[in-house]
Amino acid sequence: MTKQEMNTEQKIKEAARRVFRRDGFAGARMQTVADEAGTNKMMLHYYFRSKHQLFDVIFEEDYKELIAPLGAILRNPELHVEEQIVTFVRRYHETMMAHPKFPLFMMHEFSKNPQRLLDLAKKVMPVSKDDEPDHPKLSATTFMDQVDQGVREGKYNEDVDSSHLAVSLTGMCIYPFVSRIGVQSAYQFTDEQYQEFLEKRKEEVISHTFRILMKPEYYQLWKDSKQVPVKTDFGKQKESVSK
Amino acid sequence: MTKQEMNTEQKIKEAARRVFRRDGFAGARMQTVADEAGTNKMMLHYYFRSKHQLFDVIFEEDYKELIAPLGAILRNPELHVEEQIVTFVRRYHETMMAHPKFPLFMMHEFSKNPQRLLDLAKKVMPVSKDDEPDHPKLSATTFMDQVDQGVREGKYNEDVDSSHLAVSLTGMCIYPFVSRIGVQSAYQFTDEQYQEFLEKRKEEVISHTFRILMKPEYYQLWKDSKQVPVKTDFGKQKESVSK
DNA sequence: GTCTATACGGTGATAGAC
DNA sequence: GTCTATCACCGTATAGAC
Repeated sequence: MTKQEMNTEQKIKEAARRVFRRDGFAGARMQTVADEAGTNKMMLHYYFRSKHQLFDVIFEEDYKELIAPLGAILRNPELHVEEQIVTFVRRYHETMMAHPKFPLFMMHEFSKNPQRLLDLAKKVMPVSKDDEPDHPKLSATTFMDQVDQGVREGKYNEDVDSSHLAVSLTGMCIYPFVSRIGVQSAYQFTDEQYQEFLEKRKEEVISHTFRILMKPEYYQLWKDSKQVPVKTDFGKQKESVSK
Repeated sequence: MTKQEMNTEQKIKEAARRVFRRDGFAGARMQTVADEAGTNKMMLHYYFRSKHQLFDVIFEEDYKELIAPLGAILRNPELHVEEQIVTFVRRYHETMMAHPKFPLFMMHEFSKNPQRLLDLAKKVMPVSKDDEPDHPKLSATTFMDQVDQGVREGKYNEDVDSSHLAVSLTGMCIYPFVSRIGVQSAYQFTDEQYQEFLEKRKEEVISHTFRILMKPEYYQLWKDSKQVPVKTDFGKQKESVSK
């Protein structure tokens, strides 16, 4: 593999990533990808055989880099629930603020082609214990198991349903990214104001989730001290949650 | 306008609605629409001139029927905050369970064509007071104003930010619809189980929102009695919130 | 007014010769 | 690794039958 060849293939992938996220699979044009990669249509076919295969390569890479680590946080048995929540929300916002078009793109493509993309996703990050027998056993439900246990022990609010909590948590995180247009126009935010909104939203989502989960006195303790010890093996820094 | 004409035009619109929601604008084919309408491509052009114009007609109708009434709930000054939340969440779920592909479709198209669709949306439901001077003045922020006031009066939790509350509320509602594939596969739900999940989720989202908003003792009062008087001028039934 | 037949210019993905 | 060719199909247009 020559240096030239690597460059061309890499340039095509980067251009394709940009174009697919911007226009979606159906709206993307191979000619546009070629133009933005500084090459021609025939090269795309030479390296990737088809639009679908080019898409799959990109999608698998993206899923591995952007989504799998987020899922891993909620399945990490070494973090307790509060740590999982704080780490997940912060990492989610950091990731998506760097790739704001990715969440909507991913959901749209998942809905157009559920089975193929689920298979791709499972290859990267098995969701169920049975999906890939050779893979080191990952519990898909550590977060939910821990929440359920905390509820049973009386640590958390007794009306908390762990699956609904997880869905609410994810929904609160994702919505400002998939509906940026709606939110920004409703509140008349400039682009800068929207960035500030997202920056503040990190801590708001954590508060909201803790309000739902924690008994009021426990929430108040956390709110006053802002000290929940948090391991962040996933990011760069190792830190405590402080404000 | 003959009866025959109405039928053809109506059939085209219904088919187009289905196809656009399923495949998106870019993925939709005029030929497919024609086939599903039981007519031919030329008729689409005859009645609607172009793919874009056909799309706009459908989109405006859908927005008016499905989205505008939801926005109106949060802007109705005759409902207090708790009523707005309960009414909004229930109506949201009822609407989207009947049209499950609509939320993702709408967001995707908004992001592909923000300005044109924002203009269409404003025609139906002015968001800001300045958008349409002749229109009866609608405050875009009744919900948020009421929440802010309640916080100032000490009725609600003092750390509640009304805009983040509104975004969280909407996000919790919308997420299971835009990410159905992900949620359903993560929890291994059958289609029937997913329906049950959504049915239960209505009340869960209300609880989550109230937990975020209300002081613990107020929340507990509501939880125990499940009696917040609620006017539902928007639905069919007039009722109190009971379980 | 309503619908059919035919076709045009443009572009998509892909095959195969070199 | 590059270029030419091809072929299906896209959205759109128009002429004209009923």
